[in-house]
Amino acid sequence: MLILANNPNQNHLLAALPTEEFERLAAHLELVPMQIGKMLYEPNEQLQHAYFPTTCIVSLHYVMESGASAETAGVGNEGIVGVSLFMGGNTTSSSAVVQTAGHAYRLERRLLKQEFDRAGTLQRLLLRYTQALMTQMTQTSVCNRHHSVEQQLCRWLLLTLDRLPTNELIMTQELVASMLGVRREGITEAAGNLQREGYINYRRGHISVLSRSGLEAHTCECYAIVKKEMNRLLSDVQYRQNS
Amino acid sequence: MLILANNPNQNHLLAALPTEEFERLAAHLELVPMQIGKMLYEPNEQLQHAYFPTTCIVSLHYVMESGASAETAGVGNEGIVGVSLFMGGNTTSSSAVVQTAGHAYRLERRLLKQEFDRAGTLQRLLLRYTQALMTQMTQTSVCNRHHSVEQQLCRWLLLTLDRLPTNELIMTQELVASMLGVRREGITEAAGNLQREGYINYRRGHISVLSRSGLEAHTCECYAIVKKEMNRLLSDVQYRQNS
DNA sequence: GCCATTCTGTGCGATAGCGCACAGAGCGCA
DNA sequence: TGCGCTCTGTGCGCTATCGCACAGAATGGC
Repeated sequence: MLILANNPNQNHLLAALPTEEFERLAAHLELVPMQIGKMLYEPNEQLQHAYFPTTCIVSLHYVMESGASAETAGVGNEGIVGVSLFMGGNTTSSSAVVQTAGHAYRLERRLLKQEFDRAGTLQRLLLRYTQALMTQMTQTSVCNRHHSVEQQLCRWLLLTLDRLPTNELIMTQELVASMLGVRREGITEAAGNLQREGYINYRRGHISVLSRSGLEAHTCECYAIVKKEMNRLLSDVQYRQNS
Repeated sequence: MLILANNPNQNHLLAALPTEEFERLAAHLELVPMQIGKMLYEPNEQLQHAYFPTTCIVSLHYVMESGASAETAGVGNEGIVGVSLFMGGNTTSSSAVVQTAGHAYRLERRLLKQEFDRAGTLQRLLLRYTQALMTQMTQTSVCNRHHSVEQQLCRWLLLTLDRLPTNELIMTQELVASMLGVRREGITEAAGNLQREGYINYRRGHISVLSRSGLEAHTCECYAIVKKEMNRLLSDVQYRQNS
């Protein structure tokens, strides 16, 4: 069995570029290791690079004056971190932090903007992806308002799992709590319930999902909406042959 | 004193277009009255028009299976309703409803897309505006998670007020509650407190703001963040002389 | 000017989630 | 192998918000 080396095509957006566009960017894509907790940008800080995750997951979240925080969306190999670079704002009020360690390819801001302005496939993909991101934000917002911690945990686990090759997350309950913006004890309780039901299994810093369907049955509608929109918006993507 | 007739320049985005771009669109802009409660589009419905509000306010909100709902962002004369038309998705999972009666100019979807694809000022404005919209969504999400009903009410009143020429909202508590996704009684209580403090005054279906600064002092940081980002992203806009 | 309708005020018990405190367990490192 | 740190489990009182029920007030239409 072949262990795949790092490859830009592990990122869906890059993989969907036509050869010509891809080759213009390829030489400038820089593979970077993403350690957990690394902050890609702070609020109102001029971004220097966009990141195309391959094996890592990045959390877009907002930290309040009080120190409390909440995730508004996650980005994995389906997307890009740094949409404000091509949307025109260059900065955002939220920050981006690595939630699951792995790798990403980064691209200098000027080059991204340049290629975006050619109004080719990359532009089309990035705009569609941004809309999918807005759907995620919408659902996070609604979910925060109306759903229980347990439902939100299920949603979050499923979304995270969809971005990973394994069924195991390296993640403490404390960290999950800060993503969802709830108490750590709330996660202990909710995770305990899910474990008792046999849907997950966890130990110190590791969460394994045993039954996706169990989680799907326990979560709210929000997960399905996000998933569906993500598929719809990025489904007509043609992948290059990457032989 | 002159009563201003309806005019596309009352919408900031339209007012910021250079003459050439504006004139290409002007003939196709259709003034439409917007009655309160009118649904501009339902979830997953193909949008036919984009709307540029002049005197109305439109609420983007999500209605859940249970019937519960929550606003994720509002759009007034600073923006456009229907960003998914140029972002590429054409539909969204949320709906758009008129929250304050007034007028808007609408533009056929094909024409909007056409002008957007010219990659001129309109494109730049729309993308920046969309980023501001994302900031609104982010703050709504965080606010839902961490702030009290009273703080959220203050935020919502201020944001709404900023889009109106008067200091009076035509709005029942029931309606405000459905925007914030809370109980009507919660609004009664919060509004009662604000009235007792002398910041607002209300009667059946009308809310007058007496002291902006009072509300600003009672609201959370979310209001200022949204306001600041909106200004930043749309501040370098040059308005045409509209003589 | 009256009536029906809609909106607002209030009270009540129920409950989800919070904040804090502390105990115990697991893991990594020496 | 053992120590110490970090993570997880649990208990307890507190608060904000919910859900429901109903009364009273305001308004618009006739």
